[in-house]
Amino acid sequence: MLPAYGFALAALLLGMKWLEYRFLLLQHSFEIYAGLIALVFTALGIWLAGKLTAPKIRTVIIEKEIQATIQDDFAESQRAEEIARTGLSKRELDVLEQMAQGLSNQEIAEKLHVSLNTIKTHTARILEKLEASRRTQAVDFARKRGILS
Amino acid sequence: MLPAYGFALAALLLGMKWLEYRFLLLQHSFEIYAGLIALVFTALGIWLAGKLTAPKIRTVIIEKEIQATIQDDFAESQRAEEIARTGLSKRELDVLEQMAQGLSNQEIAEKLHVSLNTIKTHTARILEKLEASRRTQAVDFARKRGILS
DNA sequence: CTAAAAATCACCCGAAAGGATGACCTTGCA
DNA sequence: TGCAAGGTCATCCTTTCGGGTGATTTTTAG
Repeated sequence: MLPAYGFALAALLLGMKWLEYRFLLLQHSFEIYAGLIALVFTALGIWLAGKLTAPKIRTVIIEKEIQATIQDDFAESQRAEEIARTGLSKRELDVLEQMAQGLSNQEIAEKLHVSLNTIKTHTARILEKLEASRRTQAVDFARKRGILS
Repeated sequence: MLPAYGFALAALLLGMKWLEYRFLLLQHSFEIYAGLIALVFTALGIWLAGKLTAPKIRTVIIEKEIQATIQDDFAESQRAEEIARTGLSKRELDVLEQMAQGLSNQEIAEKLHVSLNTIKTHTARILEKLEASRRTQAVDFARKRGILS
């Protein structure tokens, strides 16, 4: 930009010299030329300013809420592993889920269309496999292991 | 700003008239004055540009991933309200928490240093207030209402 | 200070849950 | 083909829970 400025100045002087011989510079008053120069260089200054000034950088931080699906996916993959570790069968998992919903053995039996005794044996195995001695404890253990919700 | 520019021009002319009579304007070459004017008005242009042109703003957007704790805070504030809605007392909440951990009434009694009968009356009221008929159901309801973990 | 609410404990009874064991049937896999 | 695993059902017995009721002592709030 500094070369550009020097170039503009040189162009001014050359232009004036040219005008001097072509249009009889002295015929016009000095004020007119001064005004022209002022105008041109004001414009040059404005243009220079645009080139010189560094752009102001406004940093906008947008807080983007991300879904915590990583955790879910992790749990999702870990769930099968945990279930395998406990050795719970599909049916036992069904019963465990109903158990976690607060249903009684009788209600679970009706919901799954089997007898109460069947559910009792399932719950017995669930307690055994989860090493719990009460259904509330079994549900709690299952939750802590990520098997339930 | 336009008035300012006009004013600057007027000041220039006045200044030149003043110089003309004070320092024998014609003694100096026209080029020197032209250069001076160019310099001054370039500065003026730069200054004007700062005033006239809209500030250059480069907006940098940084997406910041934040934890979705809003839900948690919401639940945190809603918890007290939910507890108030159920009408559970502090002691009943204590018992409910132990219940959710899978402890038996006997174990809770020992942990809280009270008799088994006391815990039984507490659990009876908990079931009543949560409109549950089994402790597993009470725990489930409490969870779904955000009262527990 | 006093009434209401909370916390404590007790007893009884029936229902639900848990422990142990045995049996039968289907299914999948070696 | 045969057997292990899962699912089903049953019986007996013990423990735990839940419902109902009553009572005494703190604690709290008006």
